[in-house]
Amino acid sequence: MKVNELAKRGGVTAETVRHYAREQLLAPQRHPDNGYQLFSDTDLERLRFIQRARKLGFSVAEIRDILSHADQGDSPCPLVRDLLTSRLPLIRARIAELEALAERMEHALVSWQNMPDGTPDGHSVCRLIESFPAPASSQETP
Amino acid sequence: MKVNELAKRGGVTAETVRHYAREQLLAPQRHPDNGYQLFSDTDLERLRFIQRARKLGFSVAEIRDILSHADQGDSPCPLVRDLLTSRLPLIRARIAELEALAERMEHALVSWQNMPDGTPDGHSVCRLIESFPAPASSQETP
DNA sequence: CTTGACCTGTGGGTTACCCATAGGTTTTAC
DNA sequence: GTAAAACCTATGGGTAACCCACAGGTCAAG
Repeated sequence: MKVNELAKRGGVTAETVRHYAREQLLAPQRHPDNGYQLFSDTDLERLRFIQRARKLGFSVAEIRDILSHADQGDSPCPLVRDLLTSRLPLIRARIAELEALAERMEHALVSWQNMPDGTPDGHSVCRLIESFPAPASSQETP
Repeated sequence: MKVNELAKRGGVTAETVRHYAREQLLAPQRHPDNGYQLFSDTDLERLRFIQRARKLGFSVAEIRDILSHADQGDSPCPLVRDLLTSRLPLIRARIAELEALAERMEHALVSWQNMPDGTPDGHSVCRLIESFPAPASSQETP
């Protein structure tokens, strides 16, 4: 089957299929005449495997590693366990970070309800934002 | 002051300062002889403003808008309120997404505790991952 | 006067794709 | 039989907010 058919059967876009092929997660054969990528049913299974792994938070690079282990006959399962175990605390930390952000945002909105907007005057850009504590030294990601 | 001094006083890296200057959030003067960027105390205040805004989840592009409003004498406060109000539900959604991911990961690890690793055999890459529900696809094999 | 610390701009990398383009191929319709 | 529609290809650029390497200019101190 060609790119579009695999994409439809796998429930992804054709671009995603091409992306996985570029990234070596799929290794389709090539039609000798026109160079089209030809996928097998095994590739479809592989694509569904990739979908499951993505849903468990594995990156494309990690899935490439997992698949190449398997392709060489080695069980990727220990790798899979390790990756998940080490990633979970990072996810938890990210959640905590975002919850702190949401709280800052809510606190801001509440405490701004009684504040006038004010016009910038060279000393103040926006009293709303300026009324908030300055970060000490660290960064944040939204 | 030059890049490094502003960066130290603001608690960010020199690269971040240069980034903000490239992105028009800071508009330093230039030393006529050597082209070095020269920052004033106002730029330091501006940098601290940026830090606060980043901590509230505003993007660099949004902060550029906020600052340019203020630079033109318009109050950016309504914009600021709107941005925060519309972003908050997205953050909440992201948190829910990550919590669902964390739950999938934890569930996976728990249910894998009694599963053997298994060797890949052409039909199975990794039974661990394969034991998980596939994401919805447009069509299953009939 | 030579280190070493600092400055400059440019260009590439990060993630997992999406999109535009230009051009070749296959399928469908008339 | 052919023309249009639909699909294929590779390439390169975009996303967010920086980080890093590099080559080369500038400057304070020993």
